[in-house]
Amino acid sequence: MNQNIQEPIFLHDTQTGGKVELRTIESGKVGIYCCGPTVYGLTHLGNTRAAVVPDVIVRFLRHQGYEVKYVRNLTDIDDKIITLGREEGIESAAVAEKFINAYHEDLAGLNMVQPDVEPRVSEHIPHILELVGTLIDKGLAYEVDGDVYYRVRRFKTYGKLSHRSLDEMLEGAGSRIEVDERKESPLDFALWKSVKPGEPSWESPWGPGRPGWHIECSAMSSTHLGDSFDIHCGGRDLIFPHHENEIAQSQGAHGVDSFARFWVHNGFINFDGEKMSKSLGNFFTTRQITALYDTETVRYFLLTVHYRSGLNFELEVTCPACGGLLNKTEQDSGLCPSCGNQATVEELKGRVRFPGLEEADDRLAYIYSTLAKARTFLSTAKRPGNEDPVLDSVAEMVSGFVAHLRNDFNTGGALGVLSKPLGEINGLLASGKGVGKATRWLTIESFVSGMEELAGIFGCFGQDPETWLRSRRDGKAARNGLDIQRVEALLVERQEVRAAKNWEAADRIREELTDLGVGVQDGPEGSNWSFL
RNA sequence: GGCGGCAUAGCCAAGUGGCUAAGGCGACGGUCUGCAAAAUCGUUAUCCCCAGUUCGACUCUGGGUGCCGCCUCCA
Repeated sequence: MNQNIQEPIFLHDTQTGGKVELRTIESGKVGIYCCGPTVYGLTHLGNTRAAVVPDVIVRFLRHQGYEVKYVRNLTDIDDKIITLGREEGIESAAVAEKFINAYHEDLAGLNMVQPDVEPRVSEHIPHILELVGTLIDKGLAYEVDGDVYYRVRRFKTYGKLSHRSLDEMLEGAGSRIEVDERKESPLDFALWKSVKPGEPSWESPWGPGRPGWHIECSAMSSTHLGDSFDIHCGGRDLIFPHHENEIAQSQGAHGVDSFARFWVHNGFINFDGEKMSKSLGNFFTTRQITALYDTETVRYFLLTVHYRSGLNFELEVTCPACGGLLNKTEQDSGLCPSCGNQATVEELKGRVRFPGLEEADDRLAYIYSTLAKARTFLSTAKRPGNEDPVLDSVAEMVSGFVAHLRNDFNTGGALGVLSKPLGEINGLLASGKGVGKATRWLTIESFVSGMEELAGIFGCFGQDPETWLRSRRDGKAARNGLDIQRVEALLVERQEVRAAKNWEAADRIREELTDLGVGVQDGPEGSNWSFL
């Protein structure tokens, strides 16, 4: 880890719309606030991406020597939580608790760093009341019948983050939603909502009620990071109105120069070319995915693309009879156009594949198997006495990776840096031809230690390779209903006929294994198997 | 309608005012192998269209086209 911060880091800031150098309020320290989930359901892949992105940022900044305070909130008071509680006949606090636990469970598998603080709205009611009071005192908010609204027109820079003007917004306002006539302006938003029957409420100077959306983040960020802090993260869809309103609240209460200096917004996960979202209903929960793929694979997948880009999540369904790809209508009907097979819904479910995850899984397996072989090599081959230089691609691996992250946390570019060293290492492992003994050993060692360092930043590649590979294979076997004992027995049998150079029999057994979906790799030390 | 973003090979996806436009998947060819597989090596693009700025643009500016997002809850 670098003790001194030397190289500048650039990041894209939504407010200025361009790439800027990260200059923190206090040298060597970073305060990050990440908008966490509203806990009214299981987190989907998009929510998970919004957590993985700041996770890598935090890890990277720490690697670069920054002292980071990472705050990620939980919104546990919200209309949807209340509605859900009412539907299910349970306290809304219990609903929140249930989904907070689920959120933690889902993230735990994805190797996330713990936030330093994970504040909840319900714990910050006094701060919220104080903030609302300040805004009223300053003339930036007003009370109507127990509700408190923010007086948007009084906040001169409203719209700066989302790049829109009050007038533009006023034109559009009212066309899509009903306007509450009690508000001074249609754009004014609620800071405090008076209680309605059957809702949870807290006492306030304006009567019992609960906080509006937006205000909680202003309260929690100032409580834990101060009135001004460095980076504010969240999904692109929070830019307006959520983050715009946070700015209005916080700067309104604490002064124009306060609040976040840099705004980092991640792109969406797209499914079928459209944003994956709870309101559209076209989402996959994180646990649906982690039931099918290794959690580290999911994490890797989420980081294969730059965080500001959309990430396509694709689904493939093949015909159970002929293996042909089915399009959307064929997936619904189950009728295969090429072979005429009529598949049942259950059969089709077993034919669902996610190519992006599949690819990520294979890539990760390639990386881990390289690491496994490299470690075996280092533990069996003797360390040379002389110190020859290691191969360039490996020597430059960590710095190249880091350089990409310094450029707006470009994880996709960073991963590309690994390809060359991986190829060279596999080459060195296969043969020592053309390189000196010392170079060979030291290059492999340098690769292994480099990957360990990168694992700290990336949150992948850090497990024991053999363990990861084994659990991946076992997991797949279980999901595919593969009888491992049978596979092993066939391998033993094949080993015997191969020893007798009975190639015909060996090939026959291999075909049998192929039918089971198993591929065989023959090597000098016996045969290995993997999924095709 | 307003605002914002994107457009790079068969697919996914980095990137830069001028050096061979990363990388992955796929495909094809070689090495390795009993044959395969795995691994490895090689091949596989001139960057949506038009105009401009420039000695030079895929990269900057203007216009167009297409896609997406936000403007209502949303990561």
